[in-house]
Amino acid sequence: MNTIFETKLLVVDDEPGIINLLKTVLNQAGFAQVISAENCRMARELFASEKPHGVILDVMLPDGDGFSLMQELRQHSNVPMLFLSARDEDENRLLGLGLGADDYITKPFLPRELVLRLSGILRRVYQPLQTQPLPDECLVLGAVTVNFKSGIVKSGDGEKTLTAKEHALLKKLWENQGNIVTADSLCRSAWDDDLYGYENTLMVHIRRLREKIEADPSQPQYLLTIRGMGYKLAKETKQ
Amino acid sequence: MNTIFETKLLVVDDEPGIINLLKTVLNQAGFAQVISAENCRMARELFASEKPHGVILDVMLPDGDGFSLMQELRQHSNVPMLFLSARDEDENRLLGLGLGADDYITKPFLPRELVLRLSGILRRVYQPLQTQPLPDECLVLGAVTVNFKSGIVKSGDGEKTLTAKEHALLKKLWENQGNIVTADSLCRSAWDDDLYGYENTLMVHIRRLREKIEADPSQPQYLLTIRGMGYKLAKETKQ
DNA sequence: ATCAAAATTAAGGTAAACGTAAGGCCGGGG
DNA sequence: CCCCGGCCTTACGTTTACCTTAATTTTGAT
Repeated sequence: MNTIFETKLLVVDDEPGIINLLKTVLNQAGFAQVISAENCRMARELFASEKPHGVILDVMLPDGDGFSLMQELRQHSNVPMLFLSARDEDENRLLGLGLGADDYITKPFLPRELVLRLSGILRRVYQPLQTQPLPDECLVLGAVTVNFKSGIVKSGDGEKTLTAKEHALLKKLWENQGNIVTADSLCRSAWDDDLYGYENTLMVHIRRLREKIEADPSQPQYLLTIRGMGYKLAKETKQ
Repeated sequence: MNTIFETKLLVVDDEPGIINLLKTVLNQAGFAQVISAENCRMARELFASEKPHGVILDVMLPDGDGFSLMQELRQHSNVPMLFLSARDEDENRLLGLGLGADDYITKPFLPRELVLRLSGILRRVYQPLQTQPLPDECLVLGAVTVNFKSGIVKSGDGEKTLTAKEHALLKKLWENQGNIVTADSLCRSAWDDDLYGYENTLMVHIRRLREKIEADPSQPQYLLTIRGMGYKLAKETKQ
């Protein structure tokens, strides 16, 4: 996921160290704004005035406990809330989750894990299930796949990018997959003028294409030469 | 929360004891249908045919690992998935969550906690949050985040503001992230008239954009040139 | 009217992609 | 068996699409 939400998060904890750690970690991860409260009273006020998109709260607070606070906030809002606590007894976790917490993380915690868990929850809450983009249609040739939209050829040993000519030629072949395409036809789809001297130029480009899509360019499995006729992109053999 | 969804859940685990325990627990909790698979192959088949509303899977499976399976299923579906594992090493949790798991629960687990966590996730997924103002969607490129609404680019060393043209260009690229966008198409989305002299003007704006979003504008990591075709905003590489 | 910020124009530089040529291979027909 | 034509392969020279910087013009705010 490349896109995230620029969220305003309320952190409720009375340890300045934790507050600072969270601010650093969340800012680094791209969560823009972190506001903090060190007790229940401040948390209530900030929650009402700032309307944060999520809350992270400690279970033990100087003027009350996090459980009651969560219960109270939950009555007014359905935003993601998660507990951060040094107490990892079973009953506490069950109580916290039972009150509607989205997670219950025990201290000490891995900063990266907190970020992953939090962004997972935020994604679920703010990015509905339907909006997933459809994957691009790809050409699959054994162990390599070609994405024409991105121009990327993926294989076991990395990614390569197609050049303009390679892209045009392979696309033409793909559109006629399984059928023979004459050299002349290929040339007309990759070059706009009727320049001669093609014969060899085309071969060089075919060779370069083979270097990107074939395991062994000298023993082509997919981009085949049909002597005296042209080239053919073989269809995938069923399993 | 009193409401629960009548869901169809797929459990993937090779220990019959766990399967039975989960079936009992989940049925008791009101999750209507639990189907089970004991290996990756069965899981794939059942996932495709039954289209479950959620998946619980073990990390260690007889014919493969749960991580790969999750990665594969995630490409086709966005339903809730969570790991169940006897291995609670930090790296495994991070890996699992990084692959898009909604939770990572370690064995032995409290049945009630599993139910609470699962129903929390299902609630988030199938009961979207209507009443909350949505936070701004942001583009994340490594250490840099771009908020299109505010036009602000944040990085480690401060904030920069996008100009109108930069904003238009980056937005177009963002909308086609991962795909090649032709220079012509970019120009049409940033300029309304058919003015000529584009070629170079565009390049200068691309350069300025790179100065704001790239660590080293001369060695772009994200805003890439595809020679002879156009430009491409690379998708974040999933480590 | 004035000034700063943004957009555009211009011009020299560079390397990736392309084209060219030349020698080699290989199968088919004589 | 040999020869020939079609295709392969490699290296190398060239082109041109793109980069970069800086100067100039336009825009817009005050």
